[in-house]
Amino acid sequence: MLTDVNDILKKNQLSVTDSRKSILDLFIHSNGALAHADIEKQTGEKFDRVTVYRTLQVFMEKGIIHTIPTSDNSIRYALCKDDCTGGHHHDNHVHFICKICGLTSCLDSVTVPEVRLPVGFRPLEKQMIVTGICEGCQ
Amino acid sequence: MLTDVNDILKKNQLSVTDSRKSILDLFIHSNGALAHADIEKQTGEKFDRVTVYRTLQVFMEKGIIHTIPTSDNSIRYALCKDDCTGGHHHDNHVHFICKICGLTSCLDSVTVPEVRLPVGFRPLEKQMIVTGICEGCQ
DNA sequence: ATGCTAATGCAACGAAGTTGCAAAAATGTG
DNA sequence: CACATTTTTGCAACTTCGTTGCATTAGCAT
Ligand SMILES: [Mn+2]
Ligand SMILES: [Mn+2]
Ligand SMILES: [Zn+2]
Ligand SMILES: [Zn+2]
Repeated sequence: MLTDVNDILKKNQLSVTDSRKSILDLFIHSNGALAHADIEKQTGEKFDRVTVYRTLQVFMEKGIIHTIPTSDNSIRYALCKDDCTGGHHHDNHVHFICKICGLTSCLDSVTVPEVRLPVGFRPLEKQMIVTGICEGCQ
Repeated sequence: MLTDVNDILKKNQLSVTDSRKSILDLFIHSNGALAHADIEKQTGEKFDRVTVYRTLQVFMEKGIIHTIPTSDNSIRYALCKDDCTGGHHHDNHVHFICKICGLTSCLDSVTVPEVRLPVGFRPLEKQMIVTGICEGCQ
């Protein structure tokens, strides 16, 4: 897995800019998923809000990051595995959100289980979010 | 299951007002889950935005409705089963979102399956959202 | 019917997200 | 490296969404 931000950006045919390098670096060295606000803060408000929005959008399109929906309507973003490419994400892992500290983790080792749906419903993608208490907050 | 709006409101110790009656009625006679905007439109903009927000909030607190998180950051609301009371919801069913028409359904007959989490993660609630194509859109 | 309590509507505000456009930075070619 | 071309950025303006305080109105119990 590539960990050098320059290589990742080039591999995805993106020009290498300060904002993209900083934000991607943030994802790589971050423990859990990041909300938009986290990114603004953790980059020291060095970049415009709009730039952060556009960077996240471009990373999404290239399959570099994926979103995690939360019940409080605040989307978190996390790195994809290597095999996610533009448009098609293959992250079928469970997500965990800690009720205490808010840490949002990709449980890469836990795959979303299959379910049988009633007739008439054709499933395409499935997502599972578990809330509870994380290791650090026990 | 109570279907008369007056009875439901009284059972939950809520005063019976026009907005609460209309909005609750909307939920009872609606096929899928409703977004905030749907409610504003479908009540003919008869009530103030703020009233809709407060009504949904109060219905949530009383366990009359529950939320369904979506990846596009737009919360949907749907009726709870009878045994959901203030603070404690028991809707552990799968939710289905149609990619074509957007219909969001509570699959009351499909329970969210169990998963084994890595050590350190203590689960409290779990949620599963399946996206795909609904009966009407096949 | 009357008084008390709770809910509503309005206005104002703040946060979040989008768009157009000019300035600045990145890329590739000689 | 210098240059022209393309892409990205930052700013300003704007829209949408959600929240709060307060005066008015409606619901409820006596
Ligand atoms: Mn993930
Ligand atoms: Mn439901
Ligand atoms: Zn925690
Ligand atoms: Zn459909």
